[in-house]
This record gives sequence, C-alpha cells and structure tokens, in this order.
Amino acid sequence: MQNSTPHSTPIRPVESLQVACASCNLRELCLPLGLSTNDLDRLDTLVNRRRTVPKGEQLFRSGDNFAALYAVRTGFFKTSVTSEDGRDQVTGFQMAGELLGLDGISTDRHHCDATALEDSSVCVINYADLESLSQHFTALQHSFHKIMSREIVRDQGVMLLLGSMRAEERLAAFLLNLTERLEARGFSGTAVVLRMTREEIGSYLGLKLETVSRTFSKFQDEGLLEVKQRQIRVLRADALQQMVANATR
Amino acid sequence: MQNSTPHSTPIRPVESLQVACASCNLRELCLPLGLSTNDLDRLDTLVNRRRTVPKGEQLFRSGDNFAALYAVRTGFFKTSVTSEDGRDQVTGFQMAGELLGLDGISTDRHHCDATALEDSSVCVINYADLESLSQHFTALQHSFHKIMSREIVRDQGVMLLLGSMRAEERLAAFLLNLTERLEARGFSGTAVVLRMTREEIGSYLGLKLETVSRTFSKFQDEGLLEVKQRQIRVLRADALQQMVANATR
DNA sequence: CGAAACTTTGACAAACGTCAACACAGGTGG
DNA sequence: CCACCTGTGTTGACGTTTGTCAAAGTTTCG
Repeated sequence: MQNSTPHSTPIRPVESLQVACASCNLRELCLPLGLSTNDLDRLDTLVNRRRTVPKGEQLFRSGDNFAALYAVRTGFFKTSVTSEDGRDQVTGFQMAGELLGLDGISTDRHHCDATALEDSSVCVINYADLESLSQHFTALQHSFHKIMSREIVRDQGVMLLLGSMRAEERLAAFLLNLTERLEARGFSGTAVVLRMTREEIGSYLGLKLETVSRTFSKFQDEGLLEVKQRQIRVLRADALQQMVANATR
Repeated sequence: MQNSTPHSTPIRPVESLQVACASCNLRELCLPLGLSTNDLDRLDTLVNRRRTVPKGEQLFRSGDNFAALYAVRTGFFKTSVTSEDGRDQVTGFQMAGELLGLDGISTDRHHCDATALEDSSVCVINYADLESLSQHFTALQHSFHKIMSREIVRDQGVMLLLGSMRAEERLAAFLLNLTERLEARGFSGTAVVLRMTREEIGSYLGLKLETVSRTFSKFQDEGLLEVKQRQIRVLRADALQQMVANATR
C-alpha cells in the first residue's frame, strides 16, 4: 500500500501519514536517516509493502530465501541463531525503526530466526530494488552502508559484554541499552515493560534464566530497580551506569 | 603503485603479478570474489596503495578517522575493542584476503584497534572511491554488501560461542575455524603456528589465559593435539568437531 | 477455571577465575 | 658468548561465580 493521498488534502489523517518514509515518525531512527526530503520520496518507491507478524510468529527463519530487509514499524522482535546441534543464542532485540535481515545478504539465505515478541508490523524493503536504487542514489547507498557498519559495531559491543562482563554487569548494560533506545523513541526510560522472558534475556546475555532472575532480585534488594515480573522501574540508572563502567576484572 | 606492465610482456614476474587484483592469488578470498576478469581491472583502479605494518604496530586505532578499508595481503592481525573503563575484548583475527575497517563506516571513525601480530602488509582501499565506483558497478556493490553481511553472520557465530559454549568447546571451535581458514589459503591444517598469545586467545574466547593453557594441556593429554608453546599439531580434528557439535548445555 | 508457561528462590555442584610459583624462549647488552 | 631480563606459558591450590536441579508461587490464555 502506497501513500496516495491527493494534494488537495494537505491535512492527512495520522494513519496515512505513517505510510510514507518522509512522514514516518521513525525516519530519524530508520533507513531514511540523513536523507533529504526529496530523497525520501524516492525511498518510498522502494518501501511499498507492509507485513504484520503476530506475537510468537516468525518474520523469517534460518535457511529461508533472502529477498528483503525489514524495518520494524511497531512491536518488538528477537533474532536468534541455532547451531546444528541445537545450541541457541539470542543475538539481538529489535524495536521500532530497527532493521532486520542484514544477515541474509551474504548467501541469499537467512542465517537467523526473527521472532515477534508481540504483535508487530514491518516495512518490507525489497533488497534487489534497494541495490538498484542505491546505484543512482549516493545518499541512500551511503546511509545503507552506515547501517550495516553500525550493526557490526553493535555486535562488537555484545562480544565485549559476553567476553568480559560478569552477570550483574551484563544485566545492567542490557537494561541501560534498552532504556536508552526506548527513550530515543519517546517512551519512558524508567517504567519499562519487558517484552521478553528471563530465558531470552539469559540467552542474549550468556546466562541461565535463574541467574537473570536472581540478579533482578538482587538489584531490587539494593534499591536499583523495582521488579514486578516484567514490569521494571529503574530507580538508580546512575548505579547501573557505574556497574558497567567499573571493570573489576 | 599501480600495475602498469605493458602488453608486450605477457609473462610477468611473480612480484608484479601480485600487485593487481586480477592476478592476486587471494582474489578468491578477498573483495574480488565473484567478479569477472573485466570487472577486476576496474577494481584495480581502486586498490592503488599498499601499506606495511610491523609486528606489534597498529593499522588503525579506535577513534582514528576512517577513510579506507584494508585487505590483508600478508601477515596476521587482531582486532580489539576497549571500553572507556579499560575492558578489552579481541573481536577477531584476520589473515590474508580478509578485510579490516568495516566498523569505521558507521561514524567515519574507527571503533576498534587493528594490531599486526606479525610483520604484515595490506592493500589500502579508499572508501570514498569504493562507494563511487560501486555506483557504476553493480557487481562490486553486491560483492561488498555480501562481505559486510558475512561479517555480521560471523559475529553472530562468535556470540553463539561466547554465550553458549564451555571452555573446551570454545577452544575446539577456535582451532577448527583457524585450521579451516589456513587450509583455504593452502597452508597445513594440522601443523599450525599460532600467531597470538594465550591471553589474546582467551580474550577472544571470553576465558582467562590460564584456562586456555589448561585446556590446551588437556587436549594434549587426551591425544587430540600436540602442543609445544605456539606450535600446535592437530591430531584428531574429528574429536574437536564432535566436541563443538555436541551441545551438553 | 484450569493448564501451561513463566518466575522466584533455595541447596548444592561444577566450571572457571585468582593468585602464586616456576619454567621456558627470545632478545639485549656487557 | 653468556648472563640477564622480559614476556610468555604451565601448573597447582583455592575461591567465586554461575549453573543445575527442584519446588513452589504467579501470570496468561484458551
């Protein structure tokens, strides 16, 4: 579905506004970042399809043919890789404005699963179209390269976390990253509702779910958080910061 | 330095042969992968500079301005990230044909250090030139995207290792990955000389150097390896394989 | 309302890190 | 050429962190 509101109606309903990249309120967080208004119109020719993914369903799976990238519009996803022998690792959580599917470019097949953790919707970005549009459209190409590179930098940060932090530090870093991203989207960074289970957090952080649960309880006992199952209130972000920033190892 | 051997001398010395991508023996492992001979000549206009990096020196550091990518010609590198508080994590080891510097695209500054673990040389690929050449050169653009995506997939594999494997499994996976890449370059996959210290291996694998050393000794006791400091002989790759493939967690 | 999925907590075990001592190799300067 | 120094690697004893197993409480959803 494309934004085809006629020029005669300058004031468009919110629903319609959200359809075009140029007027999407995620444009500062998504692929359009850094593009001019003019450029955005051309980007819209690319992003011409939407897809909804119900909670628990997968947007794509490891082994699926790769044909498109997906920008999260609403909802929340996790990506996870599974080795042949069944080892499972959550590699990231994605929220509005973040891109899914970059792993698929390498071999034209996806290398991870993307699962919706709540009812979600995505913009479908046909990859062949993106490549050909990039050919004539320097700013888009550059923007896309930056996004891929940013993902590589993010992954290096996760390696640092997994390789050098202890349980408390990992959870603190996770919470701070989450609240930061939520705040960038206009949500509260103190009253947070987790979309994932303790097991999924644990998988992402290289910990067992019991360790995650215990660490939440410990943070609560210390007055850093208020924890009611998935409802988290961050009381002392500064203390979490210091935990991450003070290497004891 | 560009390859300007005249047409009148079809048989060129090996030294000169190596200068052009088209005749580089790394072309199957490097950026040129998948490009036609014709395309390769155009790629050569891009790769017009070499740089040597003595053992222990850095090719680039975190915070350096980003202007170019580097393809390893000879030698061996490590990349590592350091957090503000001094935590250090080796994020990869790079050998001939592998690309360094992709992290820099995101913010025009490097986010990791690249250190030569032995006297090394690299091809300098000016990034601005790469972007503009990609504009007119579909195959190159596609090839470059695949390389970035492959890096993302590789990173996911490291996360799986760090998040879900125990010490023995990590070291086994590390050794198998190393021997596989050495074999792809025509080196022995059984008689290996490690270019990095136990501490660097440990950092990469999220283990302390003592644990790495102990695990090497254990593998030797079990007859899987012969370990003489950095000289490793792989005696039972199959047993290492099975160790990685059999999740006990 | 009841089953299933998720979370919390405790007791105990295993894996890995810490600290320390010593061995070994390579390079430098006397 | 040897002595020495420094960086690196090995090994042991012990401590800490995290995982494992189990039970019970809580929420969600059909």
